[in-house]
Amino acid sequence: MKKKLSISDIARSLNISVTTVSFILNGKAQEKRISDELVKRVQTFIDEVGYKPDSLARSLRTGKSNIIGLLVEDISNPFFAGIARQIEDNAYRKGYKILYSSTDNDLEKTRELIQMFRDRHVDGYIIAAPQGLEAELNALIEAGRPVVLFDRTVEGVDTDYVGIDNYRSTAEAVQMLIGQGFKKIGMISLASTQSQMKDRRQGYIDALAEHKLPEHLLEIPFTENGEEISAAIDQYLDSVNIDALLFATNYLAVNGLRAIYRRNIAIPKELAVVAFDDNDVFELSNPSITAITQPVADIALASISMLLERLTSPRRDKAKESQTEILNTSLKIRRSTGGTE
Amino acid sequence: MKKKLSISDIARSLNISVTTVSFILNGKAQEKRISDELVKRVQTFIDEVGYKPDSLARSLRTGKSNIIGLLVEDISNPFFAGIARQIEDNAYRKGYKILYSSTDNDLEKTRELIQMFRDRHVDGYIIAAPQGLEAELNALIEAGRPVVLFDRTVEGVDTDYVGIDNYRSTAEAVQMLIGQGFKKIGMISLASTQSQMKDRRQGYIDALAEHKLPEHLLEIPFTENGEEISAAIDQYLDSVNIDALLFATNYLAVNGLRAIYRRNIAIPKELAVVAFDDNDVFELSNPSITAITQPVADIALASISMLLERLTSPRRDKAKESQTEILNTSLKIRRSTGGTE
DNA sequence: CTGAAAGCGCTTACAG
DNA sequence: CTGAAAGCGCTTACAG
Repeated sequence: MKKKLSISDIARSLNISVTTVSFILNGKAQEKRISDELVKRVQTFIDEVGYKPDSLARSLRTGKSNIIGLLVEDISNPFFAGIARQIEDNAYRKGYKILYSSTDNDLEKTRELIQMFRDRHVDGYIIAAPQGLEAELNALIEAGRPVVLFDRTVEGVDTDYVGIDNYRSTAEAVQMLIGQGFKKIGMISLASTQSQMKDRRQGYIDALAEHKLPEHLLEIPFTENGEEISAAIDQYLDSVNIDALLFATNYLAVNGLRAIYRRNIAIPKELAVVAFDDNDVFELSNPSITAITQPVADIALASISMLLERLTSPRRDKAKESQTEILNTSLKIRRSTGGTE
Repeated sequence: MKKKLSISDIARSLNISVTTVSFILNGKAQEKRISDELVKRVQTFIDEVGYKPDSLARSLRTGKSNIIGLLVEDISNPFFAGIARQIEDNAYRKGYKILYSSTDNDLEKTRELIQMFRDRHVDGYIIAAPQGLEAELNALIEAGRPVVLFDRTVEGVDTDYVGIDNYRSTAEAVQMLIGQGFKKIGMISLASTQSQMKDRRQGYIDALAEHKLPEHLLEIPFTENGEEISAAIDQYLDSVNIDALLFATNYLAVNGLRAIYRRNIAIPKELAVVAFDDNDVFELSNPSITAITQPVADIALASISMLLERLTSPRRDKAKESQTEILNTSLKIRRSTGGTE
């Protein structure tokens, strides 16, 4: 393994200054009126010896890293894994790399992660934020590091956001259930004040209220693991009398289905079921499970596009107003609510 | 946002040299016999003003980045997402960050990724390698960047490896099917010469041969998307007469189940089914699907442990022999093969 | 015990 | 059109 070449090695070999090499490397040859002939000579030589500028040194000097920090709730959750995959594809295509981590919705952990990311001069952020992150997010933005939030907004933070209409999509699912004749509709949500959870709960509550139907809401703490969630839902099923059940996230639904199957409850005869976020499990379950489907690819694409726009636009545009993009969900009606698919 | 402090700001404020500050920062106070009193004074001040050394500058100087490169086939595949999650947890706990990417088993893409990672001075690598990556992997190792392979070995590359016994786990599944009375056993695998695929196919082939049973093997190119996979399997089901079917990966199984359900084939009455890699889909399907289960957490833990060991051990140990860790799978027998769970 | 200085590999204002 | 030099923020051999 030969030693890594540096820009001064190149300059020395070619008997020119590092300045000239650097200008050529950074596409400033025109601007600096370096002769076409010299440019060609340098480029040929660089290709020949396989020289690559050290991006770390460049970052130290310029303050830019071409790295994007991605903070999701949990990379092993199919919703977030799907988003991550699409963001990654787009970012790499534009020459950006992704440093990622799972927050577990843990505020302290997230703070540390942001500190570490800042420390690595991460250029910009795409974040599904836990509650209470206002100060850190605003500090990031003030420091000139653009932040795109997705999945949930954070009060007091004025920045780009990509999400869905949680209130309406949930309300529509409840209305669909009511339309099918279900009257005792329960909901399993997270005990969380995050915007997306609040909106999903409120959509459920208001849709019921409109028809003067009773609420049966269970809120489960985020930290509980799968088995604990199943147990909590099992207990809930003991205590309520319902004929339909709406889950506020995909993993609540997965663990809820475990509890339902264990109790040998017939879907949809004894209990109709609706999940939030579609995935293979719901499609291939028997009966298949109705799901409120988020447009994962579009969410990812909108998030990375907004971020790259901020990152690549000239300085003076940085202060432009923050954008919000609300994408459409679709309600996939399947057998679990009397559908035929 | 106040300007970021540097080590010389600290030194100046305290009227000492940057050397002393640096030694204290790096835990060399003892070794350099700096007075306890001074150490305390410096630490107190640093905490007070919230100074954090710039890790980029440190990396440039030391050649270490505390970043691990993780290359998986596809982060949205639950098997790899699960591994990624566990590796991440362990790495962050030890002060390492993760730069990740999905290779899509694409050799050219993977080469570029490795080049980009090297360029960022990534300290070490955990890789599920595509075919043909020998040269790049060996170059990495020669350059002193440890590499841990997982899921599949690469011929001609002598380095740490974590995996399972693909041959035996597949053979056992086939034997189980034979034991249950199935005699016309098919297999859907990838058209791939990767070690794990070859071993799974061979396990299937040899187990059948032992009982003088015929093969019904379909090999599907990696690049095909879900719909194409389902279609290929649908066609396969048209052309063979089988009573049991083994899938070589989780997404082959998921797409195969789609085809099977569409054809309204009764599981296990008309067709028994076994998947590779367990996940929620197989557990919650009705009937539930028998799966060869990989120990995801253990694979992740072994991989990151081996890498950290190389990364943190003193120089002279670097040349120590490469390790191989083969972990146990378990065959989860469910209703799709006549089980009762 | 502590400090002045070189150097990691770049970029860029300044000067010619 | 091109170059010498400062500086990004660290670490560490060398000297005292």
